Amino acid sequence: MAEDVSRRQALAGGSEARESFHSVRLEIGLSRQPTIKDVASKAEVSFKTVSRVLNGEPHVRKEVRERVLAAAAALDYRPNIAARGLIGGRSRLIGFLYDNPNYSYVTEAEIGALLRCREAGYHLAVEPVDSRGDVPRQIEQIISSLRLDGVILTPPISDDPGALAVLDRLGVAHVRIAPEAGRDKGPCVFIDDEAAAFALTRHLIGLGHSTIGFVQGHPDHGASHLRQAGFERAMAQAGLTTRPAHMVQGYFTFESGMSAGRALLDAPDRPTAVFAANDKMALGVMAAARELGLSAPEQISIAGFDDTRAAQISSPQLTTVRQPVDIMCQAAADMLITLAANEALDDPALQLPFEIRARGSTAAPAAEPQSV
Amino acid sequence: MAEDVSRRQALAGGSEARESFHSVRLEIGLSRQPTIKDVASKAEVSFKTVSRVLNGEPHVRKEVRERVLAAAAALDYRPNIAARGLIGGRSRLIGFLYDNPNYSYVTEAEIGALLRCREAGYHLAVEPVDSRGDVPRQIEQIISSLRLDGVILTPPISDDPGALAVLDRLGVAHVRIAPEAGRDKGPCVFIDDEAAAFALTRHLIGLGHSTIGFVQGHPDHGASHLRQAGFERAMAQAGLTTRPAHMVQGYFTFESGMSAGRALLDAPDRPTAVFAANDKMALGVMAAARELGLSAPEQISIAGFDDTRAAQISSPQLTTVRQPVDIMCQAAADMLITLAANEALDDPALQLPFEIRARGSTAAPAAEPQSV
DNA sequence: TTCGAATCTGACAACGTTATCTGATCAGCC
DNA sequence: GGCTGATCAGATAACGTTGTCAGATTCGAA
Repeated sequence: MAEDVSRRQALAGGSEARESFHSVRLEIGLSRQPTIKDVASKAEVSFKTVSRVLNGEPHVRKEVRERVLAAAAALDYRPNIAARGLIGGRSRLIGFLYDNPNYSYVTEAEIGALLRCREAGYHLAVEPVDSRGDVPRQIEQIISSLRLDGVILTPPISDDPGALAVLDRLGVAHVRIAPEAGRDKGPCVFIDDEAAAFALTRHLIGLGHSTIGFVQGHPDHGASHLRQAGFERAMAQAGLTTRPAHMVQGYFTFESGMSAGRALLDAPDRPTAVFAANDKMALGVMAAARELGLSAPEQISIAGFDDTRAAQISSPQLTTVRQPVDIMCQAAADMLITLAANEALDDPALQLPFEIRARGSTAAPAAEPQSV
Repeated sequence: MAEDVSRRQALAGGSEARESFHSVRLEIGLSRQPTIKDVASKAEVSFKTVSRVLNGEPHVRKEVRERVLAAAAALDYRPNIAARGLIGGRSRLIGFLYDNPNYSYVTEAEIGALLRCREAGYHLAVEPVDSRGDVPRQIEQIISSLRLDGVILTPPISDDPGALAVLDRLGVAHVRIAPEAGRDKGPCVFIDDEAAAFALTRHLIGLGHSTIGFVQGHPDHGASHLRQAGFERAMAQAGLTTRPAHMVQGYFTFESGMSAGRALLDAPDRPTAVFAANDKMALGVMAAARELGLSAPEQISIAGFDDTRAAQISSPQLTTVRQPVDIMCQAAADMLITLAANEALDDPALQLPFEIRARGSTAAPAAEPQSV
């Protein structure tokens, strides 16, 4: 076959040969990607006109526009993202920056962002950032090598001042997910963590609990402090006191929740309920309870925060706060795409609603006050 | 400020104005990305020489090479990936294709691939593919819009014939993770699912179980069949029979595991152990057991497959098979990067070792035969 | 020295797209 | 019918890099 083609070239002369060679390739359906010029010659217009049509620019007659569109569809043309990125500076890539992949919301967050990106013809480059290292430097490397149009920052990077500074300096659009502070300083998406923790604590109090333990989240995450504040406000409002021994530091991991659970539950004055600042730690508390022979919810009520998948498949299922991480990141991607098109945002600080999910891990405390 | 600049341009003449404007920008340290030409002028060589140095090409004097390297480092130069992709066809992007983001291995897999990519200066574009839709078309869209250098296919896409066909047609390198068949037909990474299931079943038999239920995996996943085959071989080898009622269809989800668990355990002749083809279903079985008032491992032993994070944080912890998904994908990324450099692979079909993780969810059956 | 070969360096084209400018067409108006 | 402005289309130049080829330099040997 290659022989056949070269013979044709030898027979015909000069550019005519090239032309015919070219159309042969197209006829054969060679897997070369069609370019904008292929579309142009098929539609019998200049390639610039094709570009105009494809980018929705004005000043193209309806008839020509339709001819171009038909040609593009027939050739199954798709623009070369590299060439676009080279000229326009827009890469149509959005970065998804996260720190610890074990944070359970990461998968859900990623999916939300992914869906929205795909709808808009964007793609997602997932990039881990080690928040113990030099965050600004890592971010600068990622940005400058991929020329990202924008980045989504997940906790705890969303509260890293260096990260925000470098993004501002580079002029890269960014949306923060669930930042603790500075919600007026640039686009972000969040739920009201304080109010959510308040509501969940009210739920526990409403069940009849008065001695409630709290497992604090990772101190680097802004949400940790907000959740604790909500818990404390609900307790104070109900006239309940929180003993210092019932506030235990955790780090958003299962293991930290487990040791916190041991500390809280393996003591003479143990609480009748424990509220952990995320689901993983709540499951850790549950494991500790099981280890100590306490069954939930009969002897100990346990509540978490986030409503991750793990909360739904534990036994008993975990009472928790639903944080719509996927929708939050979908909104974040949306905002970035809007910004990339140089349009203004309706609302740069978007607050989404949470929901209390009361499940099997919480119940009224045992009628008899526990004596240990 | 814009006014100021235009005034300068108006005062000076033509290209000279442009030049001075340019150097002003550099002096100010504007955040424009340095290009290869900036490096060239700083090192006082042509930009082509810089390109040569940066790509490790020969024919550059050591002294010049060092000068260029120093200039590049001083300017913190990083090449524009779009321009590179445009000319070379190489995008330095690797696609990570998966179907259902709920498959628990996805996160782990992604991290493995990510780590290796970053080391090699590559990036990862994560792309979901709906395997109920037109898989080849979706893949073609992703490839042609991003010009990926290669793709990693996770189950069940790794067994989709259409996916492989389109990748071959487009000439895009691909590595399959855990394919069922065709391990000689192109690069892939896998563990011996059959042997692993065999070993885990032996473990259960070794504990004293003789009536063992099995929850089958999603029929579209090749691994499902291999795992079942391993289970059946171990049973047959031990002279044990498997009742049809003890083989239940599942779909790799928690819910399917739960209903399978109900079917298996809520019957007069229930097995003393259940082996589910993945961890999620095993946790579903565990939830069903709890629902029925059966405690694991005292009254029912439960085992899974994959050793996902959820297996480690359940109570009791799940006995399972460790499949090193992260390392598998790391290897896959490695293979793709090797292929992108036009080098040959040492071993296109890479088999990695598995490990049995015996944990709290399995134990010897109750001494007295269970009477229900 | 002088020549040839090896080594090094640079000018220029190319990749596929968008942006800018300039030219062509056409309708409406005097 | 000629002028004006609006609308449309195309030619050409970027974007930042790598590939090609030709020119310059160096070095060793005659």
